[in-house]
This record gives sequence, structure tokens and C-alpha cells, in this order.
Amino acid sequence: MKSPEPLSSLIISVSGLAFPDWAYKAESSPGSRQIQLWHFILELLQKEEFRHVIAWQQGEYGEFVIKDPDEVARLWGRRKCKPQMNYDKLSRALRYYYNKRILHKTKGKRFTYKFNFSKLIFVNYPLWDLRCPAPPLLLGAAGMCRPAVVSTGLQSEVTAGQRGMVGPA
DNA sequence: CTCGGAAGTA
DNA sequence: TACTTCCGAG
Repeated sequence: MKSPEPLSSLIISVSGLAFPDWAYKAESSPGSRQIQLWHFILELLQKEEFRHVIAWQQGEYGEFVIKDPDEVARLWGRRKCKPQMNYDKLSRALRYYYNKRILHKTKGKRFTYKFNFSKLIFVNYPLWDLRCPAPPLLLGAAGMCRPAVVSTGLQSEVTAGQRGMVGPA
């Protein structure tokens, strides 16, 4: 069954924070796209209820540690309807992110990866409000830490602004 | 554990 | 395209 809700007014509330539905979609796709793994990881990273499963690495910019690989895999598998998911497979998906420049591995540190935020957040989360215990990740760019109450007007702004590339030098 | 090729799925 | 599955190598 398809959701009949209008794209403009769907707001998802998450432990004090509100996220517009488009925040869950990838860069350029107005329609309904499946959730991305990095979206999911960021999602878990925001909720304190998963702090024992996955959390930001204190002191490191955008670095996070998967404290309970099996649980993260189980949660990911549930979201994607892949009951057979496990850390071996999930980590393979994460490794594909290395070339995509979304993530990279923190060598030596077990279950530790790091986001390449410089290219990710600004393109996909123009209004992201990350108040994680970690460093002030996205400050510095245009003031984005705004209340996530999105109106219809912002959507077109986002859709239009996405092509403003932030590509490699 | 971590890496990345190769084949398969939707 | 974005993984999922399987797996040999380091």
C-alpha cells in the first residue's frame, strides 16, 4: 500500500527532534526511494536509545563506533526486510561507501568508521540539526541548525539547490 | 576483523 | 543504483 500523504507536510518526530520526510530520501528523487544504509546509521546515531549499540566517537570528527555489530545488523535487516542480515554483509555495504566517499575506515579501531561529512550533509541535509554529543560537525557552513519545521516552500528550494554541486576540487 | 572481487536482486 | 550474498586473502 502506498502512503497517500502529501510530501509537504510529513514530519517525523524523533526524541525531541523533527525531521521532514525528504530528509530520508537520497539526493535527487522526489518519489519514494528506499532508505540508504548511511541514512539508517545516522538515524541510529541520533537516538540515545541506541547509544549502547552505536555511538559517536568522542573527540573525533564524524567518527562512530558500532558497539554491538549483531544488533545493528539485526535492526538494519529488519528495516530492509532482510532477516538474514549480519555484520559481515552490513560491513560489506559500508565498505562500498569507501569509494563513494561517504565513509572511510578508522584503521586499527575495531568496528569504527568515519563519515566524510564535508560532502554528505550539505548536499542531503540542508537543515540538519545534529545535536549529538560529538563535535560541532556541520557548523561553519551556512547556518543550518534551524528548527526542523519544514514548509512546502523549502522543499523546492532544496530540490533546486541540490544541483549546486560540492564535488571534488 | 577487514578488504574487495564477483555474481545476484529489485 | 544500492545494496545482498558468498567468499578467499591478508
